[in-house]
Amino acid sequence: MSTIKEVADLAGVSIGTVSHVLTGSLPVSQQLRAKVEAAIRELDYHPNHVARSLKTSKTRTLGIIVPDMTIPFFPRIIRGAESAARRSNYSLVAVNSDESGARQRDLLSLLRSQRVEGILLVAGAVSGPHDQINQAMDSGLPMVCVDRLPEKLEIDSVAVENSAAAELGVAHLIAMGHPSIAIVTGPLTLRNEQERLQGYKQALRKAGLPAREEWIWEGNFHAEDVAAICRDRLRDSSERPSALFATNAPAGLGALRAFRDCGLRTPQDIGFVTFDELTVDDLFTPSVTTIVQPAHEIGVRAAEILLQRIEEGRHGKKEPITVRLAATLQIRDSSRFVERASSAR
Amino acid sequence: MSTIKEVADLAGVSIGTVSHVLTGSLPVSQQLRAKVEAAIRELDYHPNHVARSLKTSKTRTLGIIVPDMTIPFFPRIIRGAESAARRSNYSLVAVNSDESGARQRDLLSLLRSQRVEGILLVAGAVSGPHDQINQAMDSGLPMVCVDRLPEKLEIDSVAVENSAAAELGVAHLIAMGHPSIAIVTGPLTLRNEQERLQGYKQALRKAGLPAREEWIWEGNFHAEDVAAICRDRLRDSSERPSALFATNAPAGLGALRAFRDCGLRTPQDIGFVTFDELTVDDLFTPSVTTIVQPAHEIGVRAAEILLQRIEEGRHGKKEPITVRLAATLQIRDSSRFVERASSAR
DNA sequence: CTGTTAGCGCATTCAT
DNA sequence: ATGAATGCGCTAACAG
Repeated sequence: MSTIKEVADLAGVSIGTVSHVLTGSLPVSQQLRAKVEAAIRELDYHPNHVARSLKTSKTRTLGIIVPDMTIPFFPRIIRGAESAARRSNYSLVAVNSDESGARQRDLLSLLRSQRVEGILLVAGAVSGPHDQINQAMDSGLPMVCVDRLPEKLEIDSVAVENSAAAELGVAHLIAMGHPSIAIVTGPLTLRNEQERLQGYKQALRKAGLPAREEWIWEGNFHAEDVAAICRDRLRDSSERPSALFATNAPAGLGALRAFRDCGLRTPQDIGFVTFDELTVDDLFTPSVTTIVQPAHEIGVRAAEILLQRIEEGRHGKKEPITVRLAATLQIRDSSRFVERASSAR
Repeated sequence: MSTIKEVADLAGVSIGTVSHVLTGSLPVSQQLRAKVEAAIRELDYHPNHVARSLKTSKTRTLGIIVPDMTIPFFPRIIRGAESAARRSNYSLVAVNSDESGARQRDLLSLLRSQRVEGILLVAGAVSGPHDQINQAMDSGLPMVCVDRLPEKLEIDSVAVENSAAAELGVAHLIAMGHPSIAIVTGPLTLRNEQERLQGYKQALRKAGLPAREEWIWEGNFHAEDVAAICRDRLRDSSERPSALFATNAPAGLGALRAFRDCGLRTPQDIGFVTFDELTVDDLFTPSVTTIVQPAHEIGVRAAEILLQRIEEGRHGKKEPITVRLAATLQIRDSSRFVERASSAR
């Protein structure tokens, strides 16, 4: 790899001049500029960002930690954040925490060592104290929580309006005449999942329906586990709800697998609405009614807030910025109205 | 952010000693080590990788360029590469080229400026000369092509055994009694797609079936475009093939949408096999027979080769390493045997 | 074992 | 408008 010095030598100028044409920090005459540019091409010179960063103590890099980017929701967030970052000439490095608290700690530490200028965090499904997060914040590193919101943490955040979104889905099922609606969730240690559960209860309350404890099924983010839970609960036809609401994509997948395994058809045997799109929901037969989150937009907004905080520097640190975006309900077949023998109400 | 000097001062030792406990390059007495570690914790010190990299001219970072990580196939590759990298204490930065040649050039350039030590490249669907790639290689930067293989380029590569995989799928359709099988591909400028087409032809040839030009439908990587193409071709029932083979995930999605729009059911009206899993193929009703690529493994192997090349340094550069992994056929409903009125054979 | 020091490549004063 | 010199934080070579 050639250095700025080699470029300067080849162009017959000083390294200062090369630096000026590179960064545009000072005007350079047409003549020298042309020579320098020729030398750069000749040598296939690529400015060393490492050295530049050391000098300027700016890396123009953002980090984003997601639990697992093979879950389709996260890449969409990442791409949103990436494009917002690129607009401001930043790059984005994305890493996976595997839902592991330890790994998340290591990654936070790694990103700090790499001197990213800000971090977008989709927190893993861990509870407990957020020492690591607080430390990072205390050090003045801007950080924005995305989607998953750690409890009791004064921090900027961008997420969907969870409660309202869940309410939307459940109200729809109620409107379709379902008298008994169960909910299958992810880990209730996560605030999102709690809020979605709240939305579910809210919808029932508004409709004057009882919220029965035995219809709240706490699951996790593993489709197979959720499938097992649902199979277990759905087996007994006498105590089966008329519809099921899933609060996240893996849970939704698990529920669908359970339906298949139990020989249940939607919407005839059981109504179904799920959070998060599976990217191909429209192709399922029957197609799946889904609460669609604006994932790309979430990424964009989060990155924009982060960049704003970076620009502000250490002064602007007043109130946390809290953005809540609306989800939309994509109504498809799985929640269609079906004439029912009047069930227990 | 505190520096090594502050740690040294607080611990009452020299900065050299701190460096030694950090890197383990030289032994340090229990006493001083303890003091240093205390100071590190006290200051929440995070070694500056930027400075370290500048000094050692090693970033311990790999880059991977994919066309679009919202396509489920790519995150799986990335995670494979990430875990292989991590085993060797490297980090991985993943970026999207959007299938754009210009963007791919910029990213290659950016990664070089960031001094990544090696690059995994899933080339965009661009033809033309590979100046940029060659330049990077010439500069001594190790590079491994993944999945998409640029033509006429002597370079390490990891991909699936495309021809054999396609042959597997088509032979299966033939075995299920399909007399007339169409194929819908991505851009045939890509070697993969060509090879898959070859496999299709090979399977027909071995079965003594004719390869008819009008049953080779060249598409692209946009599901909607492919859907339009398929709708167009499938409309006329007299000239409709008895089965369709799709060579990539977006094409497969497009085909499924076209089936839906044309009111065709699989496997009764048309047999169907597609390349790449959609992550939820098993949930479709009917479920979709799929050629499953070992995406994670592809990522792992590619990263391992890259790391090996990095270790070799500039000497080892002999033959390109070419890894071709086998795909497997996941037989599901969409290709099930169906009694047919004998069609034109 | 521990301390001192040179220099990685660059942006940026400060002179000129 | 251009060039010379300084130092960002760290590792590694060397001296003690």
